[in-house]
Amino acid sequence: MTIPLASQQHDHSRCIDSALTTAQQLCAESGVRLTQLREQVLKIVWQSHQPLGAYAVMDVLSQESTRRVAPPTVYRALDFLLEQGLVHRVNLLNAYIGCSHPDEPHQHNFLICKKCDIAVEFEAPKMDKAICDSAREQGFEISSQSVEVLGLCSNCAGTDSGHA
Amino acid sequence: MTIPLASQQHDHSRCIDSALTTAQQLCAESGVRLTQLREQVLKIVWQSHQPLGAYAVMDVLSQESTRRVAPPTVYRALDFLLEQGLVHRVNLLNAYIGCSHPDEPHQHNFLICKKCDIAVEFEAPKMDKAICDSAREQGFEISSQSVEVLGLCSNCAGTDSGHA
DNA sequence: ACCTAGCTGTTATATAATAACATAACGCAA
DNA sequence: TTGCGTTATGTTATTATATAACAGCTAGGT
Repeated sequence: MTIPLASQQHDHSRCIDSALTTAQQLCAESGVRLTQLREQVLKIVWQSHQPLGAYAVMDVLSQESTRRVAPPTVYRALDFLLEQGLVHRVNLLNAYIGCSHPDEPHQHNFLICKKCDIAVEFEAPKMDKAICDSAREQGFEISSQSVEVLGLCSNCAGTDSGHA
Repeated sequence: MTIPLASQQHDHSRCIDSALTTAQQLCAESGVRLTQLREQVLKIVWQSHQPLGAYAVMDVLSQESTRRVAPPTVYRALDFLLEQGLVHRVNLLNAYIGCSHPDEPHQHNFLICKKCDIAVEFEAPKMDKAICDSAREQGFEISSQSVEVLGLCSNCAGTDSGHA
């Protein structure tokens, strides 16, 4: 069994730093502008391994900026980050989370703990293949997929009170 | 290749009738009440193979009822139907769709066409197994899963204009 | 310096969902 | 059949999520 980093005690500032550095590189390569605002939003989203709602991002942004921030500001930044593959939108929660490996193409697959709210990206080639096969079988042409699994992470499953 | 019924020309009134009959049976077996309102909502959700938003359901309901219908009325009926497994909620769209086989236990797996909006449930045992394996590998205890694949159905993939 | 494209600000509103409380209907038992 | 408790529905208000439409700003190229 391999416990994901996100569920362990770890120096999270490294996660943030790494995410920002990678984002800067990728944006430079793609010739798109990672503006101050966008970087700030990315940093906020990365404050934890728990998906954050757009309005929560907005609140943090408001606090950091002293000036009032309106929804479109946040959504535009999030849309940009989504397009660049730097964040994911967790549909199950209407919330946003930093992408763990934006530098390599991959799917949208998450294990979401309903107790501690941590969401972990995972890879499963066999699963991807099974999805592709099923789709092809029906003549369906995939453009994106999203696997969201709700349950209890290894930390929370161990403890007795397995309720949200 | 097997094109799903939902994507073919078909007598849709049969889908509706069948869904209602099955729902009545299942509710009778479970000892829960499929009231007139709940049945009406189920019927509305089944009007097409496209997921329908709660407010769209509400609008139809309002028109059918002459009296004004408020959100909680719709959401309560939908919640009931969700609990009974008679409808699914498509997270990707915040929308609701009738369940194709509420009589047998199954996962939440959909192929969603971004052009014609039709959503088709699919089964893929290998996929389910791969998800279980991945979860177990990380010590994650699954309580529910949702696979939502966006793309083009066989009808729409054929046509040139593959955009929404 | 000017122009343009893209980014951000601002106001208003659409869409999705729930809280809290009031009323109605149903089903059982005395 | 009357009364009572449970469940379902009605009603009002509010919270959460997201977008439309337009105004103004700013960075970079010429």
